[in-house]
Amino acid sequence: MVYPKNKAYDIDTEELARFAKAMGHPARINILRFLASMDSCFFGDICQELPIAKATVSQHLTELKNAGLIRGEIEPPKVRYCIDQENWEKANEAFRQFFSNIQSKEVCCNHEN
Amino acid sequence: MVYPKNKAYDIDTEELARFAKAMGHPARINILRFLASMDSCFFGDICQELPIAKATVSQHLTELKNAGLIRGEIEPPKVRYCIDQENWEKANEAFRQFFSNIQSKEVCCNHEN
DNA sequence: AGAATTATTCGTAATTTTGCGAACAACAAA
DNA sequence: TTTGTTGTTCGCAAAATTACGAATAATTCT
Repeated sequence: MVYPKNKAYDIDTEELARFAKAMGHPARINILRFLASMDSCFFGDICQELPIAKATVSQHLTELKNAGLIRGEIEPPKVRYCIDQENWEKANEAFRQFFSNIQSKEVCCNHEN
Repeated sequence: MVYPKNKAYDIDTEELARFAKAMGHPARINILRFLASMDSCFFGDICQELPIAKATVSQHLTELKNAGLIRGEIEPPKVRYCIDQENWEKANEAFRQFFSNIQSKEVCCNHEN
């Protein structure tokens, strides 16, 4: 995240951006859709759904985990993945609010104009 | 977009991913929020809102334009930017649908188990 | 014409992302 | 103990992202 030195953004702005970024790849959208359509499943099942190598799928899953959108737990010798319900709801709400905030109010043009 | 050779994703999966990717940076979230809070404004006004160089702001605006979320038109010597209402609604709907598709149905586990 | 304003483009650099195959680790089964 | 299954990690490469200052282009103002 190469942000400019000494500068930052609002905490909720960054959170929404993190959720969005995690969703910013078709493979990850597919993974989320797949997981959202069921209670849970194994890594291998997700792998089968995607046209990419398992190493790459594993990477995408890690990103989704880091964003908080999914969870995974070891169930030897497999790994079971599922949607993180709490953060999923959080993301849902964040996007909903974001899009609801459009209401053609007025032209900006502060300075004279 | 370094996708694997000869392979692709659903058209609507890619569209949602494109919207999400465009929103995947706090500066761009801020830009969109700012534009969504008014009818339209100039590049300079957007620039003032952000803690980054104008060259970088310009780049972010280009990305948002490419994703279809905003539009910009020259109004010499300024450039007026605004939300692209049509695609904004499209994105809103895409996200809404995406998140509504969660309904803990059943465990996957196709193969035996 | 010359100077000022506005925003994009250029050139460059550092970092991150995406992808793969091979190697590895952890556990179960034979 | 050896073998097999499952998924992560490693090492690498190519491309994309983010950022900046300087240069440029387009237009207006003097």
